[in-house]
Amino acid sequence: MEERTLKSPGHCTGTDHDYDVLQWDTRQGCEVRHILDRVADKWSLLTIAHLERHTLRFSELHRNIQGISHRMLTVTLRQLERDGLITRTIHPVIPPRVDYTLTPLGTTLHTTIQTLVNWTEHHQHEITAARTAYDNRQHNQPT
Amino acid sequence: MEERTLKSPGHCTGTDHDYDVLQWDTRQGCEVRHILDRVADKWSLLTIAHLERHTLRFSELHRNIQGISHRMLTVTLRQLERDGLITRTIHPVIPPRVDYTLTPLGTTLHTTIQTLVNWTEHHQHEITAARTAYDNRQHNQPT
DNA sequence: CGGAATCCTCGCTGATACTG
DNA sequence: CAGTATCAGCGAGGATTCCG
Repeated sequence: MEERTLKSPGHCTGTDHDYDVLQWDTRQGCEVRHILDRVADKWSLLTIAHLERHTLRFSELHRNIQGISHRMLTVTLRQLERDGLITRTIHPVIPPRVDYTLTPLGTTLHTTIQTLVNWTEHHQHEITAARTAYDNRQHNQPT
Repeated sequence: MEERTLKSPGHCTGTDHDYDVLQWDTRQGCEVRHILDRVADKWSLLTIAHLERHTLRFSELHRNIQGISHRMLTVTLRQLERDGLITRTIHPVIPPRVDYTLTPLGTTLHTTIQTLVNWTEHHQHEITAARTAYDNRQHNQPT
């Protein structure tokens, strides 16, 4: 049973929406963690991006999101589908055809993500600079 | 040399801020990926949250972010420091004392993250519902 | 073509022990 | 107290193969 793969590894019983990042060690805010994990996942993000305004079939996604393995595309699509972020439409034809679309929810997520992307775009140079500075500092005591 | 741990596993030469999530397989937008990785990391996020408006020393963070190992706290702090998100201040006293603070950049990141957290908070029920629905659907053809 | 199951690697992380 | 280094265990993810 691969079913387990989709499920969260732990607890997360809390249905309260009493978010407090400071207590992620408890089960509060646990949802946030998982959403974040989904969103921050390379393939999830890429998939959502590609489905933005498009309906694509498995093979098209596989072709477009180059670098993704057959397996990971399947897994990713499953996760996103389970979370209600994308819709999976099976066309009962003989060469099987399955279409994937972003749900309204998925679209809003994409929009939200954009905020983070914008932040990054806006500050990438600062970060790059910080890294360079840090690295140079470290390189002073090698060997 | 543990130094490698901090560095990115791959390329990321692009300094252009021409973000196109659709081509993360190239080096464009690669930065976004890394920021996202940092941000989505359980401990990074927790650390940033705890440093929000506070200056804390290593032991305090270790105490507060309960569940984090000595090692991971060190690693996390290093990464965040390298990216210029936190500041590390060493007090040359005999029982060593090191303080960590969020940099202005780190603060803005924290704010941005909040957007995502808000989205999650706002849609968690939809997601939970979607998951439940999905899971029930699957449970119908067991064995 | 879309997907599921199996195998196998390898990077992340925690535990532990040692410096300054 | 703060930090580094080493080792071991676990699990995510890639490749491959078979099914519908």
